[in-house]
Formats: sequence, C-alpha cells, structure tokens
Amino acid sequence: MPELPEVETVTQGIRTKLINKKIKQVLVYRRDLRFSMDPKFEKKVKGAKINNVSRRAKYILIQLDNNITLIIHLGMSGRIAIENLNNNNERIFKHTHLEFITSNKKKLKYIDPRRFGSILICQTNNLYKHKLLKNLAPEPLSSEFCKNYLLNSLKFRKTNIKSIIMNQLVVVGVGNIYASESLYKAKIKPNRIAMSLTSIECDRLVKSIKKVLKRSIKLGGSSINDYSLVDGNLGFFQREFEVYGRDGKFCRKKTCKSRILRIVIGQRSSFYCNKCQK
DNA sequence: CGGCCAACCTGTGCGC
DNA sequence: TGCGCACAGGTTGGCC
Repeated sequence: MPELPEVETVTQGIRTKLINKKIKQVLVYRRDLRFSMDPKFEKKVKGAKINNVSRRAKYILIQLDNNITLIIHLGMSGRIAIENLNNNNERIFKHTHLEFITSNKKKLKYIDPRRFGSILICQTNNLYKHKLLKNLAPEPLSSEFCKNYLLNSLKFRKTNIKSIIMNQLVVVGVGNIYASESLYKAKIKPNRIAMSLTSIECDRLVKSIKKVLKRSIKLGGSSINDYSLVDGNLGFFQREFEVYGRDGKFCRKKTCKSRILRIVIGQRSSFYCNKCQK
C-alpha cells in the first residue's frame, strides 16, 4: 500500500479517534503476518490506554500507558478501519487479522490480504533500539534531509537514482509511487546513475520529494484499488499523478507531446517522460 | 559494503 | 466461464 502520506494520514486518523482511550478488548484472528505476532499479544495490550499515536518512516507507533508501544507496518496491502461499535452497516473485510474495541465504543480493524505487514510489541523505553527502527534514515520532511545530505549519500554509488530514494537507509517513506512522481517533478530520469546527479539536481530532487509528499498528505494520500482512510473516506492525490500508472498516456506538461513510458527498475514499475526528464 | 533478485502472499484484470 | 499470466503501494535475506 502505503507510503509515507498514506501512513501519515492513517496515523492522524487513529490519533484523532482513539487518543486517551482504553483498549477494552483485543481479538486476534491471524498471527502469521510478515513477523508472527506475540503469543501473549492480547494479554499485554488489553486494558491499556492509548497515550499517543505517531509515525516513523512507514511505521505507525501506538504508545500505550504500560510501557508498550505497538509497531504497525501495513506492508503492500494493509489498511486500518475504525468504525462505531454496534454499527448496523459494519463493513466486513475478508482479511481482518486483528480488532481492538475501545472505551469510546469504536472498533479498530487491521486488514491485510497479502500479510506483508506486521504488528509488533516493543518496550517503549527501548523503542528506537528496536531492530526495525534503529537503522532508519532521516525523515524526508525533516531539515536533515537536504541537498548536501543527498549529495553525500550518492557519492560513488553506481545504482540508479530511483532505487536510492526508495532505500530506507538513505531516506524513509518514499515508495514506488512517490519515487516516480518526485523524479518527474525534479526532471530526472529514474534510471540515472546516482553518482551522476549534479548538486543542482540533488537540490531539485530533495525539494520535489518534500513537495510531493506534503501535497499528498494534504489530500489524504492516494487511494488506489480500495485503499482508504480509517473512516472509509478516500484520499485524492491519485488524481494528481503525473506519471504513475500513466504509461501510454500523454505527458501532462502542456507543451510536451510525448507519452509516458514504463520501465522496470529493481523489479518495480517505473514511469517517466523521456522528454521532460534528463 | 554495494548491488541484484527471489521470496513472502492474495487478489485482480486481462488475453485467449 | 475458466485458465494462465502479469502485476500490485514493501522489505529482507542470500548471493556474488
């Protein structure tokens, strides 16, 4: 699914609806996600209050009042839905693996058909020592992610620039959609050798990544297939895709008459305009 | 270490 | 209608 804007909007949704609420009931239907869930998960979580909900990279962090933080990743197909309890038109999802019932009479569902996502438990005081969190690169919207940082990260690297910006050890949160969109905005071809980027191009790329991600967060992320926000509403950034999924269609730049191309880079579809991107 | 690629799993949409 | 294939928003572990 979900790249930074989607995870961010879901995080905000959970925070708005469930902060300071108690988890009254925990129902686990499947534990065999990407990592197997703690056998004592229910016992550890039941009765705790949700103190805070935040995001690091593509991880949702739900901080409880018992020194436990839940680390949730949505993988490719994961989603969160929050509904009113005793709702007559409850939406039924085939692949619901976990449900919380909270003190304000809401039901949170974790749904993930492909089960590439994960739900892990971590001691809050050791959170950033967790193996999934300790090696993560800077947040793309932080000031740490700047031209000089990127320039430095590219030094001597012969792989393509798209793989670099999708590498969570270089910068977090940028996935397949926003990589293509950012490179289009920065006028850089996705298969350019990373170390060939000039300082000016690095500057454009950093600014493009920030701009694209912020704009998407503002629109509630991208809803493709049936992906949605926690309340079932859709994000709208997909309407503004310049290149993603637009292969064969005309480049959106008015004066450009060429068609968007699709190539495969690192096993992932990549979309670009051969004329606008250098 | 860097870079490449298979693997994890289920669903959908397309051509025949 | 059904079958087989390509493809889907992520990450990692193993190999050279």
